[in-house]
Amino acid sequence: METGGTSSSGEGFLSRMALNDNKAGMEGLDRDKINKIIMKSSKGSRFYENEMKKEQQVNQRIERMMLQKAHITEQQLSKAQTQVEKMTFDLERVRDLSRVIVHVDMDAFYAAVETRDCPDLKDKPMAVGSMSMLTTSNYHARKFGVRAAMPGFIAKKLCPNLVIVPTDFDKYRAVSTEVQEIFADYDPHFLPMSLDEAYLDISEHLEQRRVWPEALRTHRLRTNDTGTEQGDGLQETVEGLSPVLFEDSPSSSSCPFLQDAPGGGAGGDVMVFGTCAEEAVREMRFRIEQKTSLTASAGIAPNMMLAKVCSDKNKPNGQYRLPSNRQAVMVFIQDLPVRKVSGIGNVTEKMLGALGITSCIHLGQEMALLALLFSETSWHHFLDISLGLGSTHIERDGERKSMSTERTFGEMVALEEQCSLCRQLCQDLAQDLQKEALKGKTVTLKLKNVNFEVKTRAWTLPCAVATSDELFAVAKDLLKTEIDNVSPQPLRLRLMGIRVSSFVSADDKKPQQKSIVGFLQKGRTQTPIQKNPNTSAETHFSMSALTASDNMTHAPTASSTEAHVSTSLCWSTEPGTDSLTCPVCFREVNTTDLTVFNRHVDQCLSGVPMEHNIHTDTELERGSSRDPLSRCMLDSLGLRLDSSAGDNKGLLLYETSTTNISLNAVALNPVCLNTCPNGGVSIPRVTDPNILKGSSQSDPCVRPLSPRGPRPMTTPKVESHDPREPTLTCPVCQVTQDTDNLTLFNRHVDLCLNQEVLHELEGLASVDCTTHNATPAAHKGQCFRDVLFND
DNA sequence: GGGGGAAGGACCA
DNA sequence: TTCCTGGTCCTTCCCCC
Repeated sequence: METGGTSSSGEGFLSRMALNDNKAGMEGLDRDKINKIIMKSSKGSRFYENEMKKEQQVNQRIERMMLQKAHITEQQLSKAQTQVEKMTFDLERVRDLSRVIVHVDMDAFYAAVETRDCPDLKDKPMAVGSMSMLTTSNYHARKFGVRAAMPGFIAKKLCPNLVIVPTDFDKYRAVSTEVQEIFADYDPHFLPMSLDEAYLDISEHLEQRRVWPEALRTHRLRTNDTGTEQGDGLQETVEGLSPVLFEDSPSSSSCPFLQDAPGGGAGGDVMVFGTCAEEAVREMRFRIEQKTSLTASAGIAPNMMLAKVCSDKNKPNGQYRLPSNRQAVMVFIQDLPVRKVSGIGNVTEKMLGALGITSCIHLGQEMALLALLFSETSWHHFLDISLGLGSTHIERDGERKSMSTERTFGEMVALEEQCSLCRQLCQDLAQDLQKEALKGKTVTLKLKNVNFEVKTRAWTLPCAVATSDELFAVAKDLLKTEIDNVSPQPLRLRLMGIRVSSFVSADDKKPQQKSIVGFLQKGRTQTPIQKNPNTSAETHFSMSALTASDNMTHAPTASSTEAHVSTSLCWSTEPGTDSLTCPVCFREVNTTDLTVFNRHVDQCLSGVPMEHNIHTDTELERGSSRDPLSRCMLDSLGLRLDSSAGDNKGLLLYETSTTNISLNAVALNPVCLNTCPNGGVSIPRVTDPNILKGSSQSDPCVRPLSPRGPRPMTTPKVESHDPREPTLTCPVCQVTQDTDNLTLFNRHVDLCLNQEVLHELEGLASVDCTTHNATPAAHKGQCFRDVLFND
């Protein structure tokens, strides 16, 4: 490929941005002309600058590799050669040529569907996508250098008459389903790679097909308009079926099936196909065309790697069979450019190119060198390619590894917007996870800034999560950390994404769901809450547990730690009890069935709305809801007790030491723990142990909830006032207070601000920083961060 | 030193 | 004026056991 090399022209030409004509229908283009237009359109853009940076990184990688190569001794090389030979021998011994693997690829799929549905597009250069990005182009457009993965605005410069049609995935999915129904007739275990591509192992089908009567291999033609059989002018009718995407299809300009179908295929209104692999595949493609009016190309080979290459050989609307014998495979591989092999992309091609390796035969020749320069995984892959080996076993339904959603947008700077987008993405992802009943332990935030630099930040929880709130609890912290990192500059984003991975399997789910006691108590035996009042008194909400996960080796932010609590909670039980007490509402649930009980706990947790007022009836009832201590603490935090509420709507978490009791965290919504505004309150220890109800007073593992320490006071204090003025006006609520006592007044401001904080936590609305001295915008941002993330 | 997590990147359709 | 999305796998680095 000419794209190899670094800066090939005096204009600072970027090879990675040059036309990639490694696609059917793009042979013999005026690359120089096309590349000039691409460069002119791109140069100077942020995208271009970033590509340049990436290109430099690749070049540095190549330089390091070449340096490494220069130090390789003859002895090392010969040792590696021995290793390669042994490996080759082993691989040859188990080479499997028995399977017949087919790779089917629909031709210019999205474009073909659109052309079929809008015949006006037939003779026009068209592409599917948007001005930002094209997903595919038809063959007329490819002649101008327009291809998939090219931004529409550049495509328009290459081909001003290009028609860009927006994508309609529902439509493509429907067509894909039709096609896949046909695949299933040849291999019920076929492997779809995308909407337009699949691998099939037709070995079994061919076995059966050998003895099939002709009737089973006979297919009727249908007319284009009515879908009924037609009896005259077979050629004419079929010609009318295909969308005209290809002027010079390798197979035929009209219908390949009529020309060379054995058995006198064109016998009127039916087509008869033979029993061999080529015939079976031809039949499959014929049926696809009859059913969808779209064409497909196919490759037939002894393994998946070769089948994939073969399907590209006679594209579009063609097929190619590679005979199942070693010699044929080796001849085929010899001149195959490495870039044609799936898995070798732009970077690998360039690195190999630097070593003088451009085709697969070179791979084999330089294998000892490659074994010394590349990782084991890489050179084993190269060795496979050089021997024409690939997977002969089509594995379907492999376990999904991750699920994600991401969105690209125009520059986004506002924290409010970023936060609300983050929440939206979490909601979307939670829905997707729910559809597949998946829960994962790792949540990853992906950010791309306006300079196209991509960052990913991941956090792994001890238990799997799936709900929107759980995801958001983690994601917002990761986002917060990134915002802090660039502060006081804003994060200028163009993409945000959320991914969940490390899924727990069905078997893993049970042990994952530790009892709340087991979860909250580090290193202790799980203790179920039972009906027995003596044992129920053992309930612990140990602060230590909030940071106690053994798995937590890193703790980037306080709230990441809090997110540990956002995992699904469940309870354990012991034989012999007939009811269990819910750790959230503290009501007895008349069941010993853990599934039923845990559903109750889940509902208790998930049904809790974010509220200003903490309804603490049960929690404090059990501990000290009527107790002056808790009232005092809550008052100090500006939280109101609402004892009229029947349900427990909040969770207070105490931290204790030998001298103090601190209320550090409040879970307005228990899946979203928050450190208390202003860092919580701390008071001297009281002697009544009931207040803390079994909290881990002597637990040596007690640690502050937040590794960053308590939240600093952000309340604006009024330092002085005009003594002639008997009143003061609160800077938060703007209400005049009937006092001139500064202590009392500041207490009011505290309370007021805490209400504001809670309000912000709920509604993500902006804060009116009327009390700050700096510019409103700057303080709004700062205040908003404080509010959102309890900084 | 091995295992596992985090971060980044290559590659694919 | 404008360069996607969703997924897998691999590599490198780092920490912990």
